Amino acid sequence: MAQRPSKGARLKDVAARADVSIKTVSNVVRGQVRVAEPTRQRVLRAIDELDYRPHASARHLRTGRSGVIALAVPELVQPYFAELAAAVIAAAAESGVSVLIEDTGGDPAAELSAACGLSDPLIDGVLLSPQHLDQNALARRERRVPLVLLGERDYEVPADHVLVDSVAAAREATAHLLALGRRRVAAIGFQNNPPHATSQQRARGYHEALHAAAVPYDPELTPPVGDFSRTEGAAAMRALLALPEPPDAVFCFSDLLASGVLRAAYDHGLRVPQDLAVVGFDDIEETRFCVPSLSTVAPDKPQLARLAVQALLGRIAGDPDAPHTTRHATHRLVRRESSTLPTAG
Amino acid sequence: MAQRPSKGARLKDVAARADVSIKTVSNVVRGQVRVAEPTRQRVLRAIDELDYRPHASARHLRTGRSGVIALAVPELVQPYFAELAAAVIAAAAESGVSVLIEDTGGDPAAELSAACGLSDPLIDGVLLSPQHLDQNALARRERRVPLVLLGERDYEVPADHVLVDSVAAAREATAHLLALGRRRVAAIGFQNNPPHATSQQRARGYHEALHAAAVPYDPELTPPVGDFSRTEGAAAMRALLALPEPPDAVFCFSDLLASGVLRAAYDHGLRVPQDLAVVGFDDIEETRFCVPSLSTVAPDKPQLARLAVQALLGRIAGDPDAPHTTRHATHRLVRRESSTLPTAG
DNA sequence: CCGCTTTCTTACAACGTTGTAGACCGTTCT
DNA sequence: AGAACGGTCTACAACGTTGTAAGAAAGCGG
Repeated sequence: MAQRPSKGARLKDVAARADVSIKTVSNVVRGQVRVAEPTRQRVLRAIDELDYRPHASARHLRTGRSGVIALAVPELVQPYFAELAAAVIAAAAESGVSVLIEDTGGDPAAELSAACGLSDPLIDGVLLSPQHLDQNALARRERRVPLVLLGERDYEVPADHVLVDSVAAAREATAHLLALGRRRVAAIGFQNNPPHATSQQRARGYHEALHAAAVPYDPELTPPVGDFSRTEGAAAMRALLALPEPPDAVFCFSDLLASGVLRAAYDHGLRVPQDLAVVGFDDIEETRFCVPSLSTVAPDKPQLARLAVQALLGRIAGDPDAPHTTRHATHRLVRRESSTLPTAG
Repeated sequence: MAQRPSKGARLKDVAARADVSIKTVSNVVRGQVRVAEPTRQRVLRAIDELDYRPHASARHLRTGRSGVIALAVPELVQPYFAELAAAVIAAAAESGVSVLIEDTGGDPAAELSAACGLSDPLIDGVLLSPQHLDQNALARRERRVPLVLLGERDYEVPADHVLVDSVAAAREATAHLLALGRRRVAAIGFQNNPPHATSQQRARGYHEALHAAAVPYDPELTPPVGDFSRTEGAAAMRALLALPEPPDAVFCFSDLLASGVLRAAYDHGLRVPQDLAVVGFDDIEETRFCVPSLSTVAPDKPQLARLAVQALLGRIAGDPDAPHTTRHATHRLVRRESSTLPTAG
C-alpha cells in the first residue's frame, strides 16, 4: 500500500501488487511475450486497480520510439490545413500515435527545421506540408528523421510523398467549366517568382484542358498571385474584371482564392454563376455554405491523411534507406451552385 | 571521434569532445549553475560542432517536465478552434513549449479523458475547451493534471478559467443592432436541453440589451439550436423566416451560425443588411470575406491564448492546490457590411 | 607555508521502461 | 532415474538526463 502521493502508478507498483516481477508486468502490458493466463489475469487486475498507464517518456528513452509524430503546416488557420490536421490526428489516433502540430508560417527556415525533427528528438517522424521549402536545403539535411511530404512533388526531394493528382484534377475542373459552354475561362493561382509545384501542376492541368477543347490560351486570363489567400484571389479577380474582355468563368487553385473571387465579383455587381462560373480547389467546409455555394475539387482528405500516416509509420519501422515512394489520394469534382448554369448569352 | 551511426549527439559525446564531465555540459546547457567562462566556451563550441540537442524524454523522465502541453478542442475543423489552436501554438512556442492537439469531437468521455491527461503522462498540463463536459465527472477526476479551461465558467469546476466576458459582448452586439433602429432582433444560439454555459451567457447579454432598450422579449425570436454550426444556423433562420412577423436583425452566438443565416437569407431572397442585419461572434477569418462581410464580436485570441498558456505554466510550476483563478481576455465589436444600414422602412 | 573559504568540477544514483540472458519448474524422452 | 526440453518467469543493465554530495583547485589571511 506504499502509494506515492499524487503520482501515477509504475510497473514497480503493479508488480508489487500482483506479486510478480516488473518485467512480467511489462510483458503483460505490451502483449508481445507469452504470459500464463492466471498470472496475466492477476496482473491485469492490479493494473486496473492502480489505474496504471505506461510512462511514455521512459518507454521512449528505452526504445527510441515516442509515439509522437509532428505535422508541420504553413498555416493552421487556413481551413484546408485545419481540416487536413484533423484528418491526420484521426488517422494517427487509429494507430495509437499522437500528433504535435507545428505552424511554420510557410517560412523556409521553419520548414527546414521541422523537416529536421523540430528542436528535439521527441519526434518519431515528421509529416511536412511544405510551401516555400528549399529542396536543395532539404536534400542536404543531416539529421535523418523519417519524413513524409504532403503535397506536390518538387524535383527529386529525398522523401516519401503523398498527394492528389493535381494535373488531372485541374484538367477536370477546367473541362467542367468549358463543358458549360464558357470560353473565356480564367485561372487564378499561377505564380511567377518561385513557381511552387502545386501551382505548376494545376496550371498544367488547366492548359491540357484548354488544349483538349481547342480553346487558345490567353495569358491575360492567368493573373499571377503571391499566395493562395482570399486577398490575392480578390485582387486577381479585380485585375481580370479590368480587362477589355473579362472572363466568363474562373478556375481557382484553392477555395480561399475562390472565396476572394466571389467577394470581388459581388463587389463588382456580377452574378455567380450567371455572369461568372467559379470552381475552387480543396473542398473546405465553407464552400458548401458560400453564397452561392462553391463548386470545387475535393481531395479525399481522410484517405490522404491515412496514406501519409501509414507511409510515415512504415518509414519509421522500416529501412530508412528504402526507396522513396509516392502515393496518390483520390479526388472528385463537386458541382455546386457556382458552376451550374450554361453560358447565358 | 566515436560517433554512433545516424543518431543525435548526447551529453556524453559533447563532454568527451570538450574534455569535461557530462554534468558540466548539462550545467552549460541549462545555464542554471555557474560554469567558468573558458570552460563554458569550450563546451558551447563542442555543442555547436556536434549539433547537440537535449533528449526531451530523458529530461522528462528525470525532471518530470516534458515541455509538452495538450490542447483539447471539440472540433479542430471549426475555424474558431483552428484559429485558437494557432494562437495557442504561437503562445506556447514563446515559452518553449510544444502543443499536442486532441480533437474530442465534443464527446463528454473524450473531454474527460483529455482533462485527465490523455492516455499517458507525457503531458505537463492540459488546456481544455469543453463543450459537453460533465462538470461533476470533472470534479471527481483523480489524476490531477494541471488543467486550464478555455471558455465559459460552468458552476464550480475546480480549475483555472480563461474566457471573454460573453455577457458584455452579447449585450454590446445586441445593443448595436438596436441602435440601428431594428426592433425585431432575433438571437440564434439559445439551447434547450443541456444549456451550455456559453449559450446561457450570451443569452443573458441579449436579454440585458433588450431590457436596457425597453424592447420586450419575444420567445419566438430565439429558436433553439443543437450546436453552433452553419447547418443549425441556416435551419434556425428558416424557422424565423416562417414567422408571421420575421425579424429585421439577428445576433448569432457564433460566426458559423451567422454564416448559415446568410445562406438561408440568400435562399429566401432577403438582402443583408437592408432586410436583415446580422452580427456574429468569434471573428473567424472568413467573416471578412463573406458576402456581405459579417459584423462580429472579436475576442482577442492571441491574448486569450497567452493568458491560458501563462495560467497553465503557472499552475504547472506552482502550487497545485492554490486557489483557482479566472482571467478575462478582451473583445471588441467589429462592424462590417452585414450590420451597416439603419432600418429601411 | 598552513588551513580555510570560495569557486569550479566531478562521480554516482535515480527517473520508468524494456532487451538479454538465464533461472526455475514440470514434463517427456531415453 | 537422469537428461533434455518447453514454458514461465526473473535479475540486471542500459536508454540520456539531472540533483546531490563530495572532490579538486585556487585564492586568501594569518
